[in-house]
Amino acid sequence: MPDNYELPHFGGKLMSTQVSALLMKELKNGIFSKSEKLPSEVELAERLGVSRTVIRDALSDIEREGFIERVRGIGTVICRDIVNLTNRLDLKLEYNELIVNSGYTPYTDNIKLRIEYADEENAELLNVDEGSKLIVCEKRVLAGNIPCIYSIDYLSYDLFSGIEYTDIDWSKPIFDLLDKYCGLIVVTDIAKITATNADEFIREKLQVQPKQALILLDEVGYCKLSRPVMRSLEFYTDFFDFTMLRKKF
Amino acid sequence: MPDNYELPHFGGKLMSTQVSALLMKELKNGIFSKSEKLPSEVELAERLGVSRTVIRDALSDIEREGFIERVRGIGTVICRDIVNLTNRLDLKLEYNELIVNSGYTPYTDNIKLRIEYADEENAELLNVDEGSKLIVCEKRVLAGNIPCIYSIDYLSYDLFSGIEYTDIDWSKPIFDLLDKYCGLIVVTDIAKITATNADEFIREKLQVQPKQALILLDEVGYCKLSRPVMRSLEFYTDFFDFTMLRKKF
DNA sequence: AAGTGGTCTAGACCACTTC
DNA sequence: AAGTGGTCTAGACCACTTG
Repeated sequence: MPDNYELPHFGGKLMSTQVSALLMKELKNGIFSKSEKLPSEVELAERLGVSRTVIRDALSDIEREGFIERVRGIGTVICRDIVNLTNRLDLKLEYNELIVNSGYTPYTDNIKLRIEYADEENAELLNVDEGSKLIVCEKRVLAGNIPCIYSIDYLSYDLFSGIEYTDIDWSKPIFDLLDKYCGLIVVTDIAKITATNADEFIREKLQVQPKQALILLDEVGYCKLSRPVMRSLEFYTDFFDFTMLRKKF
Repeated sequence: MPDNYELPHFGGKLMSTQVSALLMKELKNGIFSKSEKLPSEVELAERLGVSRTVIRDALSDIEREGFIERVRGIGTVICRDIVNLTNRLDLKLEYNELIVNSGYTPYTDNIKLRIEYADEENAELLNVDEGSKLIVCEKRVLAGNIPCIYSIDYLSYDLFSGIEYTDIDWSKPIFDLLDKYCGLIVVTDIAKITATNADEFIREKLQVQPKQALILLDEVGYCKLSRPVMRSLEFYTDFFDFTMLRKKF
């Protein structure tokens, strides 16, 4: 790292956030892209003109996502295999991002919109009364012209009070719609993963080969304060490589 | 929390680790098992006689695993839905634990042990030379009398130098064997998840119903310093509920 | 205004690795 | 002995929520 390395500017954001973003950038493509270790915490602190605490907070963020490993007496070691991973199922929540990352353009078609009334399972998962109104949106997602996901979203009708739900463009990612129309940001997601052969309708829509099985993600999305706001069933073909980092802490 | 609450003892372990273990215990079954929030950081620090930093470190660990959420101006909110989850695929690496958690006794049978020579894929994944000797161990794992996993482990023969590998009891979890015979502790694991119908042999061993699909975890286990030491292919029936917490940070 | 968690500083000591 | 990351202290100020 050059002696004169400095933080670009202080645009109101947290220093530790800036530092971790900077370090990640340099890890992936920049001055540390060929390194085995990062400079010491004390050195980084001096170079960037912040306290060691700021550096440590930044490194903790990066470590939590698995990109570095900190070893006492040795230093901050870069985990190349992990930095180079794409499509981390444990980090990304949104499939359009995955499609773009894979070099394709995401499309949505076969949209089916309807009202249902919450059964016991959905009522409990979404924390609404049994029998209350739900908006159900089914759709097919394609990467370029390759069908890769069939998704069924369940949302409480009450979230969209004051908006005519049929006016909404449901081809957009559900996370974006919840944000735009309800001011709700999904930050956490409990996903149950199973393997399935699905029914004929879905297999046909996804053009699944006879012997091929599908991944089913049964997800509940939560906003801040553990508030469940959506459930979605997503059937994935083998188009994606779902990778997951599991760590003992 | 009672006024006289104190840390049980200081057995040489880190204070923040003790504090987080204590808090997790109280969250699950203890005095916070019915609470919506934890006491404030300052209060916890005073009650437990440590600095706020120690408390914050402990809370960070618990937050990273999704069990609490910290909200400025409000406090430390408990995520009940997450505390109550079992079988978190993103936290547990070892299936015997999952089986025990589900209330069954794990058994292993149909063990097949052999030597193979590394193909290109395994050579790259395990960071060994192509053609080098690998120990391959296939086995079936049961929960009680229910077959639920078929696993194929690949390990470099060189790891077991000085030990006759045929003398080892391969029914034990591979993590335990690596620890006991090689002094290697697997701390990280990159897992690729796919759905499969598997071949007839495996389907028969797992007594899979005709329409049922299987989850295949293709894992590479790493020790400290990004050292790959094992690859394993694990076929799971739907015996397990694989749950995963995904978080935006 | 009071209380909460979030960030940052400055400094200390410890455990571990390397030379 | 020197350098690394790990932990802990004490104190400060900030941003946000609640009464």
